[in-house]
Amino acid sequence: MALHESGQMYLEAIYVLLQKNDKVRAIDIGAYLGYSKPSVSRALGILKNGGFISVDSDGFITLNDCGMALAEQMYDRHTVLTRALVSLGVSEETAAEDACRIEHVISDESFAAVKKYFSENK
Amino acid sequence: MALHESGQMYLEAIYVLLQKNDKVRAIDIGAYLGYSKPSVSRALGILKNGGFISVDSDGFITLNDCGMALAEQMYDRHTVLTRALVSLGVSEETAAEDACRIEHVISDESFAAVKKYFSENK
DNA sequence: AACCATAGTTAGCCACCGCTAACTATAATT
DNA sequence: AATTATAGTTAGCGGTGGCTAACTATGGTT
Repeated sequence: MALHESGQMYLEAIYVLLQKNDKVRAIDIGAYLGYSKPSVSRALGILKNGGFISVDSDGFITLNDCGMALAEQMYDRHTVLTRALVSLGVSEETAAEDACRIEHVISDESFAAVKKYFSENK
Repeated sequence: MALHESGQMYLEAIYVLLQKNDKVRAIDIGAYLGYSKPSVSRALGILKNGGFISVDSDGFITLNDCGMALAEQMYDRHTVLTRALVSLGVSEETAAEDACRIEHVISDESFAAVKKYFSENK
């Protein structure tokens, strides 16, 4: 089951929020991403349906194995791409914004090459 | 008038085709991009409406100033990003595919930084 | 008990952007 | 002249993915 760009975005948001808050609900994701409640509700339904996340009776969200794997991948791409751009002289803010968009469209092959290069030449 | 990703794609396609064929029609663009005739027809209508292109009575397409500027920008991004990825060890084919997607989402600031870096360190 | 704030869902709208089916218009061929 | 091929348009579908409005459910306050 393949996820689209927005699904990856939501997974990454959940991952990031789980690192600070240990409890994450739909409302937190909406606040973090700047999306409305219905948008989040639908997106989480898709993620739940696809087995990427679990939601308990209190609405608390956890990442399942495949969801965690994807979220980690997105987060890794985000941080690596941000650092790469910053090292080229791009401002932190712009770098993070661009990384956020590029992380969803770059291939594994290209990302691996970028990661390798910028970890060797930091 | 801002263009979305697909509009930029069409402009770039027109630009590329005009470099080899000197006459370009909707059908050529569809063949080049792998899109159906109606998809191309609608997209060209939007571009014409926005003043990016002109279409003469025989269906031949030309780029207006603002369309040309955008197309050149996209083409520049495409070639620079492709070369940058190739120089990091990515295969030509993958590099071109990724450049095609990244060129639409990268900021001016980040692209300028990438261009500068990879023209100095080629 | 009544009220209100918070969280989530449902229904439905809209824009983007592919698509097929079916039409029109023009040019080439028989 | 009739047919066929080519080019383009119109109408309408489907999926992604935002949105508002309006509902339900739950929990804390008065």
